[in-house]
Amino acid sequence: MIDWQDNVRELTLFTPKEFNFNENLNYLMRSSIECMYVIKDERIYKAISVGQEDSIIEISTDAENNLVIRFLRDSAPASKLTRAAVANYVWEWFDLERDLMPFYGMAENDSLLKGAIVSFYGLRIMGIPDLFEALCWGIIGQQINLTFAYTLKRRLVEKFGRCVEFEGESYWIFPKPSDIASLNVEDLVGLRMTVKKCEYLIDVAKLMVEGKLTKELLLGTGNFKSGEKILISIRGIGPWTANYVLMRCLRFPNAFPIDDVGLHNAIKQVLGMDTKPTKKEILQLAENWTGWEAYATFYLWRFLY
DNA sequence: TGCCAGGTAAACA
DNA sequence: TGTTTACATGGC
Repeated sequence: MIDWQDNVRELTLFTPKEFNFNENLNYLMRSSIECMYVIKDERIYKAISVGQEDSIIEISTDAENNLVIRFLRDSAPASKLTRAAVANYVWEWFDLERDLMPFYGMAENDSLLKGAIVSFYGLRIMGIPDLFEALCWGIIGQQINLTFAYTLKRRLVEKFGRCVEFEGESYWIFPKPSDIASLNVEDLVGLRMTVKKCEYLIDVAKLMVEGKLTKELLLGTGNFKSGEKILISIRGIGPWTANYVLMRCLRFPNAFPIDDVGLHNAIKQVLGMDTKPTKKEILQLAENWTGWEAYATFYLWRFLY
């Protein structure tokens, strides 16, 4: 349950003890060409669209380590509905609902993770609360390096998303499924991703426009396996993308993108191996992660950037 | 320069 | 069920 205080122009999200804003900022700052938010002086700036209302928010921390959200730009205060939606968005984005104590309890006895939880204490899985954005990011990121993935995302957003200007800075709102569903492959190939990926993005957008793919459907009864099955049945979404989305958007802590090459490289680095681990070796190493595979993966990724 | 990149579908054994 | 290959482009 979201724990927050609404002061109209300013919202406070009360954070758990196992939360370190700077660790999360470090993750958010890993790319200099990220287009979905701006970070300046240890504060996050981002445009969020709720219904017809676009808000530009600033996220910082107070003396008690809580998150403070301020609404910039607007002359009139944001509506009550928007304030609640923004509070929910940020709550989800930082995964503040999660109790990390069991994860830390498990990880301190795990050879791979015990260093990670000391180095990155208070880090949470920074999410992608918007399902369409999460799916696009997953599909775009398949089989290309991360820097190029950020370039492709930026091209997609700048061509089909919406821009909100404020004090000389551009804030981008990710395209909605309806912005992409009516496109043809020819409209997307100019971004320089594979024809297949263009098809996948359009197909996913269509599914969402038709209401056949929603967060509610994937959350189901909280059953991870059913969500995974639904996602994998969609062309262009394999085990990696499905688990990636279940991890970053649906917030299943047991989602496990085991095919992730970044995870492989992180394990190789932490253990000082000469070659990347095999799937079998990873499964052995992950034996005790049950229920926390997503957090284990996310913490290990941090060694790479 | 050549290998690799936060994989997947489709073809084939 | 398991293995191989094309995909497209760019980063380093």
